[in-house]
Parts: sequence; structure tokens; C-alpha cells
Amino acid sequence: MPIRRGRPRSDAAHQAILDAARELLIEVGFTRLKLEHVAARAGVGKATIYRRWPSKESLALDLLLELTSPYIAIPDLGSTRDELETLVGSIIRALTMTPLGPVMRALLSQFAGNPAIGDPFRATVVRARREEVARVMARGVARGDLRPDADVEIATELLVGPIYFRLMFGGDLSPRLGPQLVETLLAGYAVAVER
Amino acid sequence: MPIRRGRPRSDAAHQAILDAARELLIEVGFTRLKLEHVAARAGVGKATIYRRWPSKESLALDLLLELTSPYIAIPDLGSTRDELETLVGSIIRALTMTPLGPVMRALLSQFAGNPAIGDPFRATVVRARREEVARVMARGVARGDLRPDADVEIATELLVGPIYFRLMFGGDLSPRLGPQLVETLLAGYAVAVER
DNA sequence: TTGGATACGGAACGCTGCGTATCATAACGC
DNA sequence: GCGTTATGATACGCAGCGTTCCGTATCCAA
Repeated sequence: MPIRRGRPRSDAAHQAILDAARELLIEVGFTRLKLEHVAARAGVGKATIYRRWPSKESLALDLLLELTSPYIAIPDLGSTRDELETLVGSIIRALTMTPLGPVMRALLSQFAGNPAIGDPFRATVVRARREEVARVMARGVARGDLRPDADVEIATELLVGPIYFRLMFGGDLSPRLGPQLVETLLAGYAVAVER
Repeated sequence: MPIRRGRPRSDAAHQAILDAARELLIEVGFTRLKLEHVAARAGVGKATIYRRWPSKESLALDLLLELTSPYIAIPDLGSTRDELETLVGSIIRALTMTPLGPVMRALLSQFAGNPAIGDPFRATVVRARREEVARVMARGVARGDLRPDADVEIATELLVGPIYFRLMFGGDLSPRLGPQLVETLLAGYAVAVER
């Protein structure tokens, strides 16, 4: 571990850059986000940004991971429905009540075509979501609430896919959506059949 | 209706531009799509492109609408499950077996933040999908297969959302996915309950 | 047949923004 | 103090968008 010599990097500048970038990303989106403007708003030289992040994409990715990191595990609530609604509700809330929504919207563009952003995001956030759904569902099966053959991956995508679908293609992200999705996932739309 | 005078626009050039743009969009994605390269591959001057499309975005949008237009209504198959599987399967097939997948992937970026692309797409493709699901479900309710209170919008997003989720965030888009989604939407994951 | 109008492929241009380089200066460890 | 590294500022090269011009080609109408 080498000793750091010379002038240390400014934490204040670091944070000012992240704050300015988040604000501007929300205001104008990823494509129209200009690092010159980020530097200006942060009161920082452009080189100071490039000393920390190699590209605009990686700066944006750090923003995204910073916003998705406050991840709260769902405790055992005794009710599978309650746990699923809590899980889905927290996702919807994060997307509508925090800067995550606009930032995610601005970066949706990059996931599919830009592995530098997409791969780390998949490896962390998407993976964490899947695992949390898996934990909740395992409890549900143990509890006797869920069918033992319920598929975790399908369930995750049925719960989260519609949310991102609306984030992408428009549609209300109201808190009502969560219980609707959970209800349908649990009960299905077929008329009662013997199982 | 004014009479067109002078040299008419070349249909060959028009098609060559669309073909070249589709190929390059698939090869390199939207961001790295350069109109200079499109013009070069199409054997066309750049001005000829700008005479037809005001921007890169609108050209890409035309490509997308061209690829999504071969839309086939689902006939009455007598079985709601079969109709839903046919519907979902045709979406998956279009995304995996035709250029639509790469093109859609390349343009996903633009939907959320670029109303010039997002709004027309929502007004046409998304709307058509919803209406087709609505027709199928109406038949299912009439047939007694589906609960009368089934929500068309939720159903559409439960069927289509996961597909686009995988298109965006990775995951197999195998033909098996369709029946899995339909099965879950119909039956749900809860253990049998009286209704 | 001829002339006006429009489109063609090709080339050059201005502009913007990314990422790099270079400055004099500031803040740290020794 | 002295060497080292970071800072804010500014200038720069480069790439790509969208525009403009050119000489030529193709249509319609007179």
C-alpha cells in the first residue's frame, strides 16, 4: 500500500461533481449532459473530472450505483403478500420519489448498447433484486403461501418488468401499481380451477 | 394537391438508405451510428438523407416503425391460453429472429428521454399491443376462461414487460419464455384458494 | 425540343462537445 | 524548504452533426 504523497484529492470537489452531474442529468438527460457544464456548475476544472472518471459513461454509472445502493432487505413480515408488496413498493417509490427515476430514465439508453454501463449494473443491482425476490419467495414456499414450483426468475420479471416498462414507455407509476402486480402474480387471471 | 415538378425522388436511394441504416444500426448501435457511414454504404450523398429525414433520430424511428408494422392480429383459436401464447410468442420471435431485436435494443435508449421517438412509438406500437391483448382477453372473458375483472393494462405489461426487461437487462429470450409467462399470468403462484 | 424545377452524389464548411495537454498555483509529507 | 501531486483555467486536436454549395441528371410543361 503506497503512501499518498503530494496534494490529496479534494473530497469537496468530488462531491460537488457528483451533485452537479446528478442535477444536470435529471435536467437534460444523458445525451445532452455536457461535462463542461458539470465542471462549471461544480466550480471545478474539467481535468479534475477526468482525473476521477475516465468517461462520461463511468461518471453516470457511479451516480446510478450511488442511488441504487440504499438497498433495504425485506424482513419476514409473516405474510408473503405483504413482503412482495413492500418489495415492489420500495422499487416504485425509489423511482418516483428520489432522483433515481430521472437518472435511470436517462441511462436506460445505455444499458442495452453500452456494456461498460450495462454489465456492472446487471452484476450488482439486477442481481440483488433477483436475490431479494428469491429470499421472499423461499419464505413464501416454506410458509405454504406459494406453490413450490414457483419460478424465481419469472416472478422477478413479472414484478419488476412492468415497472420498467412503464418507466420506458410511459404510464402511471402510482403506488397502486404494486398491489395490482402482486395480486395478479399470486392469483392469476384464470377462473378458479382445481389444482 | 400540388403537382410534383422536377426530378422525382429516387425510391432506390430511399430504400438503400433504409437498408444501410438498418445494417449499421444493428452492427454498432444508435450512438455509434454515423450518417456519413450510412450515406457511404448506401452509395448516396449525405444531403439526400437529410432531404428525407430531419435527423438521425427520425430516420431510426422510421426503421423501427417499418419493422414493427407487420403486425398480425390473433385469430380466435378457441383457447385463451393458445391465443396468449401465440401473441407473446410472436413478440419474442420478432425480437429474436428479425432485425427488430437489435434495432429495438439500439433505440430503447431514446424512448424515455426523447419524445420525438418515444411519443410516436407509444401512439402506434404500444397502443396496438394493448388493443390486441384487450381483444384476446375480451374473448377469454366471454369464453369463461378469464375472470371478468381482469385488467387489460396490467395483463399487457405482465406479458410484455418481462420480455423487454430481458431485452434490456439480459436474460434468455427463448421461445419457452412465452408459455411460462402465460401460465403464470393465468394460474398465479399462490397455492389453491377458494374464490 | 427546350427550359424550368427539383433531386442526385460528392465535397467542403461551421459548430459543438469529448477528451488531452499545459499552465501557474495550492496543499500535502518529509 | 522541497519534491510531489492536485487544483482551476485555458487552449487544443479530433470527430460527427447538420448545412451549403457544386455540377449533373431527370422529370414536367410549354
